[in-house]
Parts: sequence; structure tokens; C-alpha cells
Amino acid sequence: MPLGTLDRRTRIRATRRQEVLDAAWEVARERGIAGLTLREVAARVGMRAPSLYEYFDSKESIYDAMFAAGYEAFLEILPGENDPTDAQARASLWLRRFFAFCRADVARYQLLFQPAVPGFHPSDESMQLAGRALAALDLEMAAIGIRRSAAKDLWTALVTGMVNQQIANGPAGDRWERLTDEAVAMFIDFMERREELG
Amino acid sequence: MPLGTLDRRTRIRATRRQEVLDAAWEVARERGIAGLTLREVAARVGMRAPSLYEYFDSKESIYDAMFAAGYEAFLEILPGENDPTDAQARASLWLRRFFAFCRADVARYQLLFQPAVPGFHPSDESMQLAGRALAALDLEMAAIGIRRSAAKDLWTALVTGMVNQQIANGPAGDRWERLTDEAVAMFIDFMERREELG
DNA sequence: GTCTATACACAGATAGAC
DNA sequence: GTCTATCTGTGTATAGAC
Repeated sequence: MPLGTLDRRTRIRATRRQEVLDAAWEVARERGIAGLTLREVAARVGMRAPSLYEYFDSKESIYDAMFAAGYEAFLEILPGENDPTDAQARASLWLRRFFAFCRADVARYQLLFQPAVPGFHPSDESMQLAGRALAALDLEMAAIGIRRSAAKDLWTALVTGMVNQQIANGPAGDRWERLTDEAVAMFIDFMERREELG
Repeated sequence: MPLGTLDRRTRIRATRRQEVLDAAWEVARERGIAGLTLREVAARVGMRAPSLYEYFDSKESIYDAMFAAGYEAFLEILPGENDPTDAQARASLWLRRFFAFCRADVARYQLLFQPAVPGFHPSDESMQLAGRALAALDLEMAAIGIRRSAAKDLWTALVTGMVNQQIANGPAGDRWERLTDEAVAMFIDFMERREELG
């Protein structure tokens, strides 16, 4: 990460690599995550397809780098110390951020949360990163008071269902996003009554 | 549909057409809905790929026939007159059937409810059929007492979210399906308290 | 109605010149 | 490090013989 500490050659290489990655995201957003082609990516950075192999081993490894970057971004929308501690407010805040995160880049949403790329399997390293991200989400659920495994599963189902419906029915609208408070209230009311939150 | 009323030639043709369709479902289940290839489908019915064009105009029209058949099956799992009228029981019943429906054929689930086939757009006729199916689901929601638009959206988000999580995390288990009663109770309790059900 | 042969269009990936 | 040329593979679809 601290590019300044690397020697000049390596730094330039890392920059070019990032440019390729940016171009890949661009193509993915325009043609769908599964519509990515090396020729198109290469064209965006003023290269021919074979030159990409200087920076990535294969198309798969480009997907893998995108996948990892996606989960790193996912980690950053988790609530932190400066956010409200009240369960309802904190859960609503995160859900809103999650909506924004997914709608900001539907291709990323598909890559991270949908099996949208037929043959793609993330590398072990990327899977570990994803695992850390989901563990952090788990901690956050605990902070909100969701601890029972069934409650967590119900929460993830509700949340992913809302985002999924929103994206499937046009990411531009807010038909499901505007139900955020109601959904959170429904969930928390029910769990409080079962004396499982507090 | 009443094959017996058609002349012999037409009957045989319809049968072969159905055989092709069955083979297509078989391939879709094995290689994913997007992994369908004409060569493979043809092989399953003892033909070569070009011969399929005797029965379908294109690959797209095969997908379209599958899509239509899927929504016809979807219509048949809706609760009927002989099913319980109590909101909770009726909603739970339908959700269980919906789980079974989706898990019985993940490829069908993807074709009907996920944008899993990149370039596929159902024909107008198939879209009308899908529209009728969703209208029937709407009526059924009304029968359960879900009438407000926001309540319907929340219900569909919850239901599709649960099924989605179940399928994404292994259709073989029942980690989300077993939460059916809890989810339905959560939803109905909340809506009843808002005096919107009954 | 089914076949072979083929057209056509893509894709990912590699070899080797520069 | 980037290129051209090419290999290899896959797919949909059509032409025309039988």
C-alpha cells in the first residue's frame, strides 16, 4: 500500500496494474460483470489484450483482484466508534450504507454477492479476506444485539432481500430503500419481544 | 394441450419438442442456466445441434419456452380453496411451498427470478404469463391481508431474501427454510400491530 | 427430418519479434 | 513491456445433400 516505500520500477508497475483494474471495473459496469473481456479492458488502457498478461496471470486473476477490492470496500461501510450505539439507529445507518454501496456499483454487487460469473472461484487469499469481512459484519450484528444464529440469518435474509429487490427492479429508484426504517423496526421489535435483544 | 385431439404428425412433433425441452432443463440443472448449449441439448435427445432448429427457432426461443413453463409451475403452488384461511398458517404454507419450488430446481429459480442469462429477454407472451402469475400472487397476498404497497414490498423482500440465502448457501440444507414460521410471525405481528392486517 | 460441412464471431491464451 | 500473429476452443446459426 505505501507506494512511496517501493522502488521506482515497482511503483510504476503497481500504478499500471491499478489502471488495468480500474478499466476492468469500467467495462464490468457497462457490459455486466460477466461481460468482461480482456480485449475491451486492454483497449481502455491503450493496450492490446496480450499485454495484460504482464500485469495479471489470467482473466480469473483480474476477477480475483476485483473481488478482493470489493470486500475491502465493504469493510469500510461498517459502523464505527463515532456512529450511534442505539440498535435501531445503528442498524438503519448500516442498511442505508449497504444500499448505497450496492447501488453505487451493481457489477461489484453481482461479483461479491451473486454467483454471476459462471466459472469464477475466488482464490484462498480472497476468500480469507471475504471471511474477515463477514466476521466483522458478525461482530457488528452482535454490537446491535443480534446474537442468536437464527436471528442473524433472518437479518441477513431481510437485508439482502431488500437490496436484491431494489436492484432487480431498477437501482435508480428507492422503492425498497425507503422501507429501511420500517424493516429495521419490524426486525428489532420482534426480537426485543423475544427478549433476545438489549 | 389435449394432445389426443391433434393429428398424428403434430402430436409426434409436440412430443419431440417436449423431449428437447426436458433435455434443456437437464443440461441447465447440471451446468447452470447460463451454461446451456445447443450441442449438449441435442446430444441428450440423440441429435446434432442443427436439428434442433426443426423444433425451435433459436436458443432464445428455448429459453423462452422454459421461462413460460416455469411460471406455469409457479402458479400451481399458490394456496387454493382447500388451504387454511388463517393468515399466519396460509402465509407459512405458501412460503414452504415456495422454498420447495425453488430448491427443487435451482436452474428454474435462476431463470425466473434472477438475471442469470445475460442476453435473455422473455417474449411478450411469456411476459404476460409472468404478469398473470405475479398478479395471482398479489391476490394471494391480499387474501392473507397484505394490501398496502409498502407491506407487499417488504414481504417479497423478506421471502426472496430467505430463499436466496438458502440457495446461495447450499440448497441441500434448511438453515433458512426452518426459519419460515419465525419470519412469518415477525412480519404478521408487526403488520397487525400497525392495524393493517386482519 | 436429420445429417455433414461450414460460416461467422467471439473468447482466452501463447510464441516470438522488436 | 508491448506488439503482431496465431493457436485452440466454444458457441449459434445456415446451406444443402440425403
